[in-house]
Amino acid sequence: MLRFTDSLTGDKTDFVPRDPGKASVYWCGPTVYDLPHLGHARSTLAFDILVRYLRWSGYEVCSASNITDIDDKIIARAAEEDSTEPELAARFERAFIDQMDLLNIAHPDLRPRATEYVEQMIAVVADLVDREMAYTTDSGVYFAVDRLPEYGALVHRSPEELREGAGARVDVDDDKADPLDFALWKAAKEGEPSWDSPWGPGRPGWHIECVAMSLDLLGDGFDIHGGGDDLIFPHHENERAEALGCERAFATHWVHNGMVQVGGEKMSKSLGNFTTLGDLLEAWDPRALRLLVLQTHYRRTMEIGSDTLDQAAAALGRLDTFADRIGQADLPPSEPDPGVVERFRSAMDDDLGTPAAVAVIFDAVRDANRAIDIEDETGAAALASTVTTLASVLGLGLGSRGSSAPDPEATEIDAMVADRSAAKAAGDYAQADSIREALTTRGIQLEDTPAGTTWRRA
RNA sequence: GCAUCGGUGCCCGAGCGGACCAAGGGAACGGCCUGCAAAGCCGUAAAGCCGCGGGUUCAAAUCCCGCCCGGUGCUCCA
Repeated sequence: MLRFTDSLTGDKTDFVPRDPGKASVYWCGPTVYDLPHLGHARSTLAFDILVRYLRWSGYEVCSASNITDIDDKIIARAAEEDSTEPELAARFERAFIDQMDLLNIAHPDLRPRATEYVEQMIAVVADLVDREMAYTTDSGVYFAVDRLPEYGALVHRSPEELREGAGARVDVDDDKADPLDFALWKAAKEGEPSWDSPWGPGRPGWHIECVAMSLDLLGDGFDIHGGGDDLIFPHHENERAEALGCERAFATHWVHNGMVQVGGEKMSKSLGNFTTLGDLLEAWDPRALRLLVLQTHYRRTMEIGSDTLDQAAAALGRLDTFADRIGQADLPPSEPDPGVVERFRSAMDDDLGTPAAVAVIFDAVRDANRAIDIEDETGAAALASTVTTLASVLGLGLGSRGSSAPDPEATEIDAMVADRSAAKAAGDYAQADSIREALTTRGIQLEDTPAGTTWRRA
């Protein structure tokens, strides 16, 4: 039985989908006003893994994740760069998708943009106004928090407690009846993009888009809503308020991933400052980041730094070496080992226990290597099949650098390897070692096997 | 201040009342294999009284109380 820690209740609860056998998942995507950062990667990886696992478990999944392409930051940034909002948003959306692709993150089934959903947002706002859950002022339309006694359930705070902190970071808008109230619709200011509405020209407030899109695309009472845990308040709390204010069933499971820490100057200095995801992906195999994320539970705050990435890369190297080894071992086709698969499944079923699931894979790797060593082909084949299957469930493709492109220096290296083999056969180890040394300094690692010598880039 | 998540070996990091499992990964050391390596396998580490102090229990890293430390949130940040 699959279960998740639900941010609303704070408990692990069984996943009970609205429609048996199906799963509807929505998670908050980026506001595209800048390059993707490590936090985007972690969060998106977390939900990629969730969706992959749901599918593998047999659920028919519909996933949706938004692109917020209009908001204050986009407007400000476009003005700074003397660009336009659509151009800026399109550029950073492209960067986001490209880098997620590098991370082998599957595209969500639906990727709605906020600007394409203004009409639906206006409908939600109008509904809230009709129900007197919202009121209008000169500066826009606001949600009336005091009309919803449940407000604060997701952050686990009462409205009174929340009021104490309200306004701590931003000036309280005088138009608001209550400091907790938040904008559903913002009246247009000079020079800002705007849309017509029953309340005059303006643009949507922040939280309204996700409500309009998730309910529209996935339907009332959809299954899972997620995002980074920094979104719990105010974003998700307010989304929930809007949906409940319309008396529409919202998400039944709330799943939030923990934040990424980049341990201050230590890493950025020694590594020439990677603060963006792009910098990281230039220096490390994207799969190393995925593995690192997998080795930490999704709810926990994690540190991403050059040392932990190096460790993950080394672990990944072990998996790749293994994949290459089984590729050369010419094993008979085989089904995965049911016992190992079951251990993997129970790890994942328990709130997506990817660290334990990865441990199951590494255990299988060791067992498979041992089986190969003792020439137990049947056992090795089953375990090898298990490893590649389970790794792919987690979105990890294994095998020599994952690259299919032929090495440009292959011919030359092959020739040197052949020379060395000849020298070895002749007993001229000094010559053989000198060739090997030459290759090593070029980053080529040789491996002598009973079947001959192979090489790979270290 | 309030809310919330956490403090486990050299490093990362599982664990959610009870099994000689404190997982798995990285690093280190020893052994096997190898002409020597690499890869792989086997093993080891006075390496932690699982942040500190109490408590509950036949039994606690795991539950409760207090304290210390860190992350995040407290209006637009995944």
